[in-house]
Amino acid sequence: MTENDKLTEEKIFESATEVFIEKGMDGARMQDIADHAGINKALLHYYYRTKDRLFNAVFEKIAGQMFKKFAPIFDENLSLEEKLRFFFREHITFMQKNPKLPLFILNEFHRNPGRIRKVVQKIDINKLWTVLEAQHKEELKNYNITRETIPQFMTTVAGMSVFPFAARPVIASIMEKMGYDFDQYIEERKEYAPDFIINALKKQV
Amino acid sequence: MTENDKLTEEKIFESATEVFIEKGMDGARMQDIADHAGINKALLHYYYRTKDRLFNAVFEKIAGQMFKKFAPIFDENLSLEEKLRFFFREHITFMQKNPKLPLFILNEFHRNPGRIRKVVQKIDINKLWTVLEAQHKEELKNYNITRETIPQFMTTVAGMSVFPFAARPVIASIMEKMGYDFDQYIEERKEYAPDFIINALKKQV
DNA sequence: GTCTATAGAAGGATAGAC
DNA sequence: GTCTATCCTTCTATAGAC
Repeated sequence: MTENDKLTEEKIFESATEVFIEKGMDGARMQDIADHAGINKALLHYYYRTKDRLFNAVFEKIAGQMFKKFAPIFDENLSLEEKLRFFFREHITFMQKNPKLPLFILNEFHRNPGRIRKVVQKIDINKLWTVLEAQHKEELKNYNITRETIPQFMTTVAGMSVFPFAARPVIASIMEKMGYDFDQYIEERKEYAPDFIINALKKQV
Repeated sequence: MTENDKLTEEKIFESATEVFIEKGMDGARMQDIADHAGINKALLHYYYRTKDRLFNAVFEKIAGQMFKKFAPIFDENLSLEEKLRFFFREHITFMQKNPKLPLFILNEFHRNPGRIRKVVQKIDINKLWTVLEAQHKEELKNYNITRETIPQFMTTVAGMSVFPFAARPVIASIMEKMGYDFDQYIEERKEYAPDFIINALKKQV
């Protein structure tokens, strides 16, 4: 019974996740989710009361997953270069398995900016710069990274990883026309991105 | 009369543009658009028959504007470095005036991949590499750009320009918490991005 | 060309039986 | 806990008067 409940609830949650990611909050239909889960519409309301609550449950989990991928960077005992390589490998691999998450998250953040606080609050952002400064004091001398350009640097890193997936439909379409393969392009990006960034940051001697 | 018609039609079109960009196709309501234009709902249908047609009209114009910004690059008689600087200055300035376009476009492309063909077809993509190769044959010898890495290079350029706007809600929220100003960050990016890329591409001698 | 009124369909939510 | 049936609101779209 309780075993069965869990199964139904999870089935609903998983179906909702898929449908919401594909169609977004506004485009998703409760009927779609019910069909997808192989159950009745009324059951959705039994477990989650409203569409809004169901969506929130889904969104918080997903957004959490996405941002967690940024965290280990600060705990690993690696050099700056190794951290960059580690990040792109892990983050891009995660998105290969969940290619539609980036656009979904960016989109729903835009639709409902209130959601951002919840997620951002959980991350100790100030730790970011502190750790960078403390753990890599010596290394930073060789790179063009300063307190002033941290936002530029961080968004460049994030963008090089996320943008190809957020813009996948366009990029894949253009590449197809030019004879490139999107999946291979993504695979290569795990190396290209950190190489590119490290090159850009190195101070010319 | 004909003068007035034009005005009404344009007013509808502009209102629709604003509402669609803000809420997306699924989230937008014909009533919102009518209210925004200060007219009656029925008039929308008189001019555009259906919500779908109205949306398509809006989308095609907007997507066109966005991609046009990439075109002049190939006609200008500039060095590769100058083209990069030119692109980031123009493209980012355009998005400063239309900060919500990028996410809107990426999103609707994802929802309706069929739209992509229409836009992509208009661009002579093969010309891209041909021009690059022809106009900058000598310069390319000094850069890490090959036929194989063109996709990596192009998407990196596009991403450095577009991503900050697509992810604006998150980025702005994080920056606020850290004491940075988003608008200033964007302004600085017009210089930072081309500097960064040129540095990354230069072959170490 | 512009309005009011309304048809008609769709979707979220609930009542009630099992 | 799960289903069927149904309510009620919302939204697109049209009919018809001015």
